[in-house]
Amino acid sequence: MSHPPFAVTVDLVLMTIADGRLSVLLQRRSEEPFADRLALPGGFVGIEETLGDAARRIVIGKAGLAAGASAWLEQLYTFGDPQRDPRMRTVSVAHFALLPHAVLARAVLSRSDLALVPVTDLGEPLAFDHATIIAAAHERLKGKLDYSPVAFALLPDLFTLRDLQSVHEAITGKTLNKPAFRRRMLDTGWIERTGQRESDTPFRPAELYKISVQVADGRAG
Amino acid sequence: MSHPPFAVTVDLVLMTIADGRLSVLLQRRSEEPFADRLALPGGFVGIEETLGDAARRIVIGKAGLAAGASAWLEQLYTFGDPQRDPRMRTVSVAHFALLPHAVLARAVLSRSDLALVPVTDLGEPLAFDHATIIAAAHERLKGKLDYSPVAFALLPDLFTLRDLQSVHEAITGKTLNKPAFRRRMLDTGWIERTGQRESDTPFRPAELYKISVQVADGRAG
DNA sequence: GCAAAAGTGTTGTGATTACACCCATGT
DNA sequence: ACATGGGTGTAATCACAACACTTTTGC
Repeated sequence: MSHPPFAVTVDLVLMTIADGRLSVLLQRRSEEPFADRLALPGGFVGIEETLGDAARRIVIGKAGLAAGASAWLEQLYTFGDPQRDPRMRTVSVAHFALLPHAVLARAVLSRSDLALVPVTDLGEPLAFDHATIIAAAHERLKGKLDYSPVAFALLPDLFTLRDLQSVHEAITGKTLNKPAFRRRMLDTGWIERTGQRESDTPFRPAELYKISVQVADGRAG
Repeated sequence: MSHPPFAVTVDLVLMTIADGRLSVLLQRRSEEPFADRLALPGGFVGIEETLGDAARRIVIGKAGLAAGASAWLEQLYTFGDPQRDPRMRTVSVAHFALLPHAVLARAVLSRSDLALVPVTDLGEPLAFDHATIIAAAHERLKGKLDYSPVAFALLPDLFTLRDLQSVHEAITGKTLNKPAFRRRMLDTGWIERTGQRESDTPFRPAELYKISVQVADGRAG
């Protein structure tokens, strides 16, 4: 058993905010094992490919994301239980990715095997250990929310402070105090005023903000 | 390239406090590649073995730890760059483990190829990408220190508050205020008084504390 | 009694929250 | 003018740290 052969895959927890809830992109399987079950998008790692490149390839393929477009992408955890795939010994390096709703909504509309499902209410059993992976991704996201500019990956380039607060509330499941949240965000230095305002509101339009340059530069490409 | 074969290994960042510094157990390699370089202990994952079991096997083998003894063991990150091992395509699931100094000191004395080296001053280039892995382990440990009872794994069953403070200072590299640290620790509920006191001190002996049961139960076996 | 370190009480400061209020816009 | 949500000021609370002090032990 000096070095037994393994298959190495990446699985992706592609998340966004849909209808005010943190949701994950799932794909209905057409083949055994777990035919007809929902599963995370994923694939085998190429023999000359880094783990991160494999993950980016899946994001681009499934989300229809342009190759240069930015998203938050981060390695999550590696799942390697001998029983997790009945076909062969597979080690899956799970990643999580965050995208604005518009990008994933387009992908779901264009392909009938894709669905956006709230992470706290998956609705049915998933294939493999994918429910466990999603729970781990949600935990990690909650943990990073306060000390990392991770939430902005779920918003378009321009957003209001109310939008940002809704994202935080969707991820944590807690309602937040408006003035406190506003000041906390402004104090981080992560966002900048643009002077622009939203339009088509039946009431006073909120100011639009954008991510500060130094924060945007730190995001995964 | 449907599912190319990979070798899957675990590498272990086995850490302890030695001479007041956070240190890592390294092994001098006798074979190519990187012959004569220091490297992390590690090994191939068995075909019927979980990743955690493989990591525990390495800890027991290298640290001479009794199979039932407790240690902190946690998956860290997976390194899979195609160039990281010149022999073959290898994916390494890095783990970090924490042990009391007495355990690792015994291992180092019994085997001439092992060494305990301060993590912030490795002293020489390491094999593979192991210096990167150690840096990641140190970062993770620093990040968990305040919200997780991780530091107790580096101490014997009974310890003084001064011992605990020294551990925190060794990990973070910062000196801490004694009364503030003491109260912060007592407020966490992680530790309990024992009523016992240290002996053989040339001055007033400090009280010995132990980990609360519910915290100890949560530790990895 | 002295030295050395253990352990505690008190105060001050900064961060965060809660609440109340004012402001700007569309109808 | 009014309804609606955007945005701001003020006060209270909490966590944490700094400092000074008292206590206990060995010599």
